[in-house]
Amino acid sequence: MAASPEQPGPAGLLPLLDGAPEEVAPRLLGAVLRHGEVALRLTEVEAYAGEDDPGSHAYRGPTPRTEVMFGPAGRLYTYFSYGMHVCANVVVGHEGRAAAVLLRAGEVVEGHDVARARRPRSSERDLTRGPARLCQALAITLEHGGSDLVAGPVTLEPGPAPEHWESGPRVGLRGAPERPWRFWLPGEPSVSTYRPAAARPAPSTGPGGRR
DNA sequence: CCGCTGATATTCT
DNA sequence: GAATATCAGCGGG
Repeated sequence: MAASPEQPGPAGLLPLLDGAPEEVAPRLLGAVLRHGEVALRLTEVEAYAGEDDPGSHAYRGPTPRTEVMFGPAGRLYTYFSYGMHVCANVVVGHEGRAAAVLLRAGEVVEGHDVARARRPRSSERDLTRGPARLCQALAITLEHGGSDLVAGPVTLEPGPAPEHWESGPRVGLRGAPERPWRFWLPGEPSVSTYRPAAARPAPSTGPGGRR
């Protein structure tokens, strides 16, 4: 067979994760995250770096919690938020330098009824909108932290490179300089983007502009 | 649709 | 002890 630059399925993931987090993040839009019967197409992500990023968990160097962020690319970094919620990131870049992409929202493309059963009181709109809701719908827990996204059980398969995407400030951060490191696919009917907590002075827009 | 508020455990100072 | 990469539930338009 002819040598193909990109392998299909989860095996083609690693080349995509090589680079700065804000470069890798938009590439992941449209990729399919799968766990068991449920699969979703990523529609919103957020980039986080390490030492030079005050908004990152890894800003002050490695800790027991953030150790995975300093490891090799392609692993899942999960953390417990606000005493209640689990959120998931894909570790990117190179070992020794912390970087990750937070998975903020997606569109369910498989196992819709299973996802619904896990979030019975949720509206269709809120089924997988938001990082903690996304993890709940896919049954991703803290135990999946450090697991390999190529080997599974949670996998990420690259999709076609998105033609259009938008960017803006990250959500929920305080005390960090605003960087337009949130990326999303515009025009998703069932999965709209999270709004910033406060009005932005200058919401940096991607090609096409915000709203 | 919008805005507000309480809940709750881990993490680091 | 303070802060937190959040969400559900409530009220009003």
